[in-house]
Amino acid sequence: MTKGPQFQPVQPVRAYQRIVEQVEDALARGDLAPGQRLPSERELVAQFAVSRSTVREALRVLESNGVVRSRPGDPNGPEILPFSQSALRKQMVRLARVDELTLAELIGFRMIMDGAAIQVTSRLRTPEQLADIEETLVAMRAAIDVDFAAFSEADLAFHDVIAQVSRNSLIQTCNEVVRGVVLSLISDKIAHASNSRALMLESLQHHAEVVEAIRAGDGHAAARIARQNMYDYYAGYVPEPERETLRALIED
Amino acid sequence: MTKGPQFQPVQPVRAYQRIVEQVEDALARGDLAPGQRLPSERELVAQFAVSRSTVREALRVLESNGVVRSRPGDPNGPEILPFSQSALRKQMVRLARVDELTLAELIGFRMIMDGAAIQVTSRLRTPEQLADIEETLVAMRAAIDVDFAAFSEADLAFHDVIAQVSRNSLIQTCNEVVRGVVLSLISDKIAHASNSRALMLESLQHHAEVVEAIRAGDGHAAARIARQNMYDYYAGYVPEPERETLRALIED
DNA sequence: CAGCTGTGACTGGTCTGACCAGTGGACTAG
DNA sequence: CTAGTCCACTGGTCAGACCAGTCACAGCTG
Repeated sequence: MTKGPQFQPVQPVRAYQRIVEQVEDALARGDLAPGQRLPSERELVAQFAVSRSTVREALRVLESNGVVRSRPGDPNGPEILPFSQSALRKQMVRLARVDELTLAELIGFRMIMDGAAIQVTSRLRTPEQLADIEETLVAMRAAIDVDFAAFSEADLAFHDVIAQVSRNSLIQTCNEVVRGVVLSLISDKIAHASNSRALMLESLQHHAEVVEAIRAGDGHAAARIARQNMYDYYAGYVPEPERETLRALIED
Repeated sequence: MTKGPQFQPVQPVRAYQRIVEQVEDALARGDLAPGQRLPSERELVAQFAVSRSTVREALRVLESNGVVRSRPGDPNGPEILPFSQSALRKQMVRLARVDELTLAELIGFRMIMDGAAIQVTSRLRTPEQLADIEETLVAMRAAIDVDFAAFSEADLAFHDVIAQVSRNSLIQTCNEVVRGVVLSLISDKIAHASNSRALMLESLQHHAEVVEAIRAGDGHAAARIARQNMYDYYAGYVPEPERETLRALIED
């Protein structure tokens, strides 16, 4: 077996791709910053020396990736967007929807993420942040008397604050995405359950316990309680064989 | 203040967007599966009753999202791709490149994911799976004598087996993606470090410790060791102020 | 002078129709 | 039955056109 040069398979590079690359590179280099504007499509046609179709295909890709936004009639041209994690979120939702994730996997993931976020929070939180967290708890209590949607929103706020204090936006994004997917799978069952109010009260109690552990600064305990609570809350919807993997996440 | 109906701001829906939605919905419903083909562009023009430009813009978006792939001349039409985390990774790399994600966030995420996967693994692993894990450890040891790329690949295999045993493909995917991003950020520094071999040996030692804890079945200890090791391995690349959040992840 | 209004030069969204270089299956010659 | 040729059709790109919407500004009104 002769060892020749390592040739790579080469696929044709489309013109619109090179436009996308140029824009992304300019953005990475800092030549382009959020808030700035791209030239109009017709101007880009001249600069890139391609047809408008090609420019537009490139813009559609950039737009789909959350890099720019085009608005019809805007004389300033397409806008460079601030980097958000919306695109990342989109991919994760797609992953969750298409790649047939089981409920157990999603809930296990949440147990991990939320537990870790709470652990970090209980160690790094300032008194002000603790107050913020307790405030969301109050909001949750109040929302019980409205409806499940309101309660769910307050619950989201709670976990958002936690994730924010943990200073890790990746945790925040993942948590948010997975939470959304989980809810879309079972929120109906909860909202229409006859004991919906009881479930909300139970959840509230669980959150209060977590906050108590956070206040005490015991990260290990806070994480354990959070995972245990989430298990108690969701395990009923998970088929028995798969619960094992969730139980393995609960500290002894 | 009168309480009228809650009107939402409405923005125009572009034709190409509705095509994207239709395809993605069909995919989510299962009407379209990976490996299947989309009709040709000209056929889609007829089905959607729009122009080819519009169809093509939709295809570019789908292609950019990793949903389909078009090849010129292919009489079978665009191919529906199996989901891969490549699109997810692309988004993460983009976020990381513009410092929307700090290295600390990425490494913290890895510490969480990997720790959890190892915890589950140490509790659920069968003897055969333990053997598999130990086998990857042997491969890592052997790869040290090749080069850093080989070692990195063997390391990937190790964490892959772990994630697989943990029976959570979400962990697996996230781990893989984040690992890739982290490596793309600092692998150069490691590969070209004068003590590259020493770093690999240290990493190997760390992995061996983890495997030992897995063999003992002590999930808590295994997770703690894994996080500690990852901290030791990467913390040097993280600015001091941000290390605090990583330390908060290490059990006391 | 301030404020409103109408206008027109733009914008992006879509369409039509055309050409080209490739691909791959069918068809033919051996 | 195989090997080679060929052509219908693919996606990639281009040029030019029309439309509805937006925004800046000139000009009118008070």
